[in-house]
Amino acid sequence: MTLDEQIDYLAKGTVDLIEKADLKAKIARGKPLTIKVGFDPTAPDIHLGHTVVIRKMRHFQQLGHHVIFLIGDFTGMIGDPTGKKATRPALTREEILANAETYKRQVYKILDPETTEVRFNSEWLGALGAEGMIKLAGKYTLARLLERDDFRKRFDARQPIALHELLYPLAQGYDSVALKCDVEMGGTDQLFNLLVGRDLMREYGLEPQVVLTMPLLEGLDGIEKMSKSLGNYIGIDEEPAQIFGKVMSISDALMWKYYILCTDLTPAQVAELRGTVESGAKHPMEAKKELAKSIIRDFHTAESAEQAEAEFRRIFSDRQAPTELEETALEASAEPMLVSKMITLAKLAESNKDAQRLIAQGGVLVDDAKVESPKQTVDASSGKSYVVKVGKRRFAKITFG
RNA sequence: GGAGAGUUGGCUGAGCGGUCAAAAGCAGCAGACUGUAAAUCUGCCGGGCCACGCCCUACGGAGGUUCGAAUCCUCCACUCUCCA
Repeated sequence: MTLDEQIDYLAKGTVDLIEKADLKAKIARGKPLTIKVGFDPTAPDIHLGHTVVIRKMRHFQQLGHHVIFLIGDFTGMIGDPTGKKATRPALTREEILANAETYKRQVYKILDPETTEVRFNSEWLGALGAEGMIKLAGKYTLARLLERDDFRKRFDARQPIALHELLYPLAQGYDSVALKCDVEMGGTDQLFNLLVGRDLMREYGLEPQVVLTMPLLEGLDGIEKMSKSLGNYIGIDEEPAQIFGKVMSISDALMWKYYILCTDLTPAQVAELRGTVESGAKHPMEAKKELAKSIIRDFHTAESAEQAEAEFRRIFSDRQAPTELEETALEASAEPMLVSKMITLAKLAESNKDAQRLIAQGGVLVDDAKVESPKQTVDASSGKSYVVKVGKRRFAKITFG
């Protein structure tokens, strides 16, 4: 690839690239660049949203650059102060290392293990000490920190902002100083933090890093960004069937964004596919199924992608029970058991009340027959077995014994 | 340091001393419609009990006043605002 082709490849899909000319100059020197991306040590479940940036990391690797997968164990140890959610307990050394292993196992589905370096920022932030931290804090001002939209909004809304939260961007920026990064990447929400890194590097007499941001991927709801806490995510460790179902549940409009950010198709290829769907030549559902399979292939195998599609067709198009039912064993009783009680015990409903509601609303089927009355019972003697369906996607084979 | 405002169910946010398990919106769940789409419509949305009624637990925490408190009083914790 020529220099310009490399730049185009790396710039593909980015939102911000500051400065493109700087990146070009750095690459032109012919030495491998150091690319840093930071990750939170507390959330080792990588989801599709993370893969957008990770995919870009791979692009750098493909061009021979040095990628650092930085685990923010120091910043993570401080804990997240926002909200009244239970104060996050500080992670122990063991937990952090365990999480790091989990991370590796997952990201190496995308990244090349040979050329990926995993680092922890406690290495240099821990060594900084109170004195170093104060010196670091001396290099930035409150006014500049309040430029950050996130802080600004909370400040204006009179929400609390703890002091150490202000130190977050500084600590992150110091990572770049310590590693002498050439490039730092993140989601668009990271733009401010990444730019602080640029400023701090100048303060420390280093060449400022190039900042590159990728779009945030919306979650399954199509509104909020994908995140674990919102529960609108697709984890790359999830079962193929799960991934398939989740992809199918996104709106048609959102599908195209997923195509751009979560597949290796070029923008031109995506546009072409979109054209065939909009002209009516291809059913949107088919395009979505292909997307789902493509995503599964990245994290599992081609065969499992095909199986997931077949299973999906069976359960939702043909409305049959899955081929592999979850088996639940319940204690037998001589007395007949209320259906509501049975599905509560089998954890198919959250509570007895919930179970009764589900039955009243016609959402419970026992052996393919709708349960009509809340007083309906089943024979609970030993050896009896029932296939139970609750709602659209909760199934179990319940056996008394 | 001083003065004031506030803390309600997953979130936002109403709540007159009794009729409040607590308005409304969002989220969630179920049903209808579908391509399990999305959108829309309908219902549900603390828990227990083979109950269409009864009981238990809930409105930051702990006490108190009252026949009765989310609503009044006291103390504590936390948050915000203004002044210094």
